[in-house]
Amino acid sequence: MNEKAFLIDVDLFKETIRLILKSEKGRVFRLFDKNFKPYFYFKGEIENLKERGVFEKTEKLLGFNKIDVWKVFFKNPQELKRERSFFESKGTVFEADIPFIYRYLIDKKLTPTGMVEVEYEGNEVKEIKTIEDETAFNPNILCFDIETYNEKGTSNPSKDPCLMISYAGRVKGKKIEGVLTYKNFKKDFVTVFENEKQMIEGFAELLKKNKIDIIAGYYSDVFDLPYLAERSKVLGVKTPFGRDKSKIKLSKGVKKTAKITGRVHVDVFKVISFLNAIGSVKLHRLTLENASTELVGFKKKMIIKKNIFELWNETDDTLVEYCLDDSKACLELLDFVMPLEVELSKISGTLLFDASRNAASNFVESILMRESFEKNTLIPPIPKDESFKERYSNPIQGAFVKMPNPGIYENIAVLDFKSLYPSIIISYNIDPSTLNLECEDFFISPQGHKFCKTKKGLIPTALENLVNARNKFKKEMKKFELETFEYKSLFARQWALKIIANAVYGYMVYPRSRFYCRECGESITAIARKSISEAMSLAEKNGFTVLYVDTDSLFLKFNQGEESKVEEFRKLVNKTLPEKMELELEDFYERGIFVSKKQGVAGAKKKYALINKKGVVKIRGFELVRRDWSKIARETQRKVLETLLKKGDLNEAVAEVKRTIKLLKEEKAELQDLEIHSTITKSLKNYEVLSPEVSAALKAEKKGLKIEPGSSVGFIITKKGKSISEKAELSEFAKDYDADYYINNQVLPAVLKILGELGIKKEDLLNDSKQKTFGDWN
DNA sequence: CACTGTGGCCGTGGGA
DNA sequence: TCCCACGGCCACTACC
Repeated sequence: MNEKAFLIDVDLFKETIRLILKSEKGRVFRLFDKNFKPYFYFKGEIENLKERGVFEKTEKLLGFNKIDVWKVFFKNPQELKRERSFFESKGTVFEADIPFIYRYLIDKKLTPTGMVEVEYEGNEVKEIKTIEDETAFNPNILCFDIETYNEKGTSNPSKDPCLMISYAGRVKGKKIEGVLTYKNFKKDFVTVFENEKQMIEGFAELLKKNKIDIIAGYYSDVFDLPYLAERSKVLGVKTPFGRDKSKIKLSKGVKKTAKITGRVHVDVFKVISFLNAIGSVKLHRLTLENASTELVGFKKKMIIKKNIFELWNETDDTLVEYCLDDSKACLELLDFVMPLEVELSKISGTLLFDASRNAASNFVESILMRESFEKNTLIPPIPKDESFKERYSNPIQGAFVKMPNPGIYENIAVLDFKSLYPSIIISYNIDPSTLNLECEDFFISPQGHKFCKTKKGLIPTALENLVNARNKFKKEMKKFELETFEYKSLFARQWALKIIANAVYGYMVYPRSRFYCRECGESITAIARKSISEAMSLAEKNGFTVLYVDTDSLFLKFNQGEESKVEEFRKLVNKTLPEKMELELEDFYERGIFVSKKQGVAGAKKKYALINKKGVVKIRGFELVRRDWSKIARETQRKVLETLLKKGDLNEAVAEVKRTIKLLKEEKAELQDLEIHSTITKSLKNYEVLSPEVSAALKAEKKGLKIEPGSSVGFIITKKGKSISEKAELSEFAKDYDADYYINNQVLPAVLKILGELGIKKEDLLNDSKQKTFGDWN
């Protein structure tokens, strides 16, 4: 049989490679590749080699040097692992630390979610190869969400039932959605089962009936699937979630994941937090509510979560509607990230399950491993603990930063070096293998490291491929309208390529990297520092005030109406740079606030806020969004920042703070705005220190409330007591509040983080007498 | 291996 | 006994 199909997933079944494939017509089938055996390379001599396994003599490259090695095959991954240390004692072992599934994907040049042509007999693969095909991967997808009984605060899966399971997805392009439960809700999207057990079985049947390829949830690695797994165990649910007879597989350890055999489980929360961490999206909070409103404009129904058990006991439909909305929100977000994840998976050759949980460095690693295989070069090992520690404790000198003079400024131009580190790596051929290589022509970095110019390194080659591919897609993308399928898929491709290209430098200096190169990293940052400092001097020579410089960005103050001079300056800088390097205009800003964090030992932190001509605000560094701060402190800080940005008026910002202080003093503040949230992580008696939240919780227990480890408490600092802990009471028991505490320990520290740097003193804010005016900052 | 960072508050111990 | 400095504890997310 010969067939074209999408490669959905690869896993191990009894030590054999198993492929999950989906034909163009939608038939899902499994194949095994029994002929593929694990191996490593070995340089050295051993007596009675033949008894140790199957050997092949072969030639590989170590950097640019050819070496003869043995390729040693094993029956299965376990045997390889067992034999490894023996071989290590007799010589050098290479590529023994590559996971078997990835060994397979690399050697067969397969890209997950891509199209393959496979020849097979029965369920055995004879031959398989990737083929170029533009047919879109169109999996059956389903997002789900569960609600659980939470009378005790937090739900405990061994006791508290799962109340309902909602789903929203697309099967063969058609929308499906609904809620499974076992209480008689009358909504037409609800399916009512006899009991919880049958509901969970019903959900498993739903996955099967709809042939779900991708199942997604929000925080489902940590909450929903582990919860369902535990409930299934407690209730004796037999129906499998997987495409074989298997149950949900939970990984142990710190990074929790949940696997369902034959389907790809995506935890959308993990994807969103990854995008937020690398700066691709900018979210203050990563709640499903915030992410869906901010990223896809979906406003979901809201309830107070701790009241879920009460809503369950009521008769109206609030809870089922809420539950369904969570799945719909998850689906919107999945649609937003899925094209990107598919591309990341394809480009890097990582399984979609892994791609959606990877850090950026994992993508780079995978690409460099594939590039090594392509070039017949040996893949470097994951570093041993000692070398990790050595690398870790010996960090390289970082970027150039010129701290700003704190203040409010007008007319700010922000200029960035386009992809600074990637362009340096490519321009100067920076790579562990070109470093100190015997070579005719070389480049010497400011640090004195020599890089060969004539023999192209593995990393610059791979990186240039990424950059070129991205430029091509970006160009092509412009031919299509914004909402078209073509535009969206090209956008996702270039986005994925950008993410990976930007992570290459980080991977070279990441202590656990296979391709770690200290000299390379040092040289890259040194060249970057040189480029940005030269641009800075040139800016000063051209009459601009350089407000702030960080890594690859310049913040210049220009004269009102002289935007064109900035443009002239930019062109001037670009003339001095190598071809691949370029200074770009990020934006012109009407006003900006800079706050210099104290010039401590460990690197200064970016702290600024800008507003452009369209009124779009860009804030970096001083957001106070932690929930262990009261709302009144957060809100006042936000208002101060907004007033400063929009009006540029320090006096008005001060007046804003004074209004809040007055409100607090007159005891007119709402208690809910004063609530501080915190989590009780362990049993109350195990605390060594009586912190405010613990003290409040203990008092509440005396009044008969039970506070279990893991529950979140809201407390208020009241008048009664001496220390802050004594004054703390859970919100439900608080009758008044300590105005001094909220003024001195909440509002003032929050606003002084900004105003303090602009010369405002605590006394200026506390003083209610006639306001003195504060100077103009320009 | 890893919340490898930051900052508030408690609790202790020394000095006045 | 009070005050202050300092060391150390603890939480910070997100799901219900």
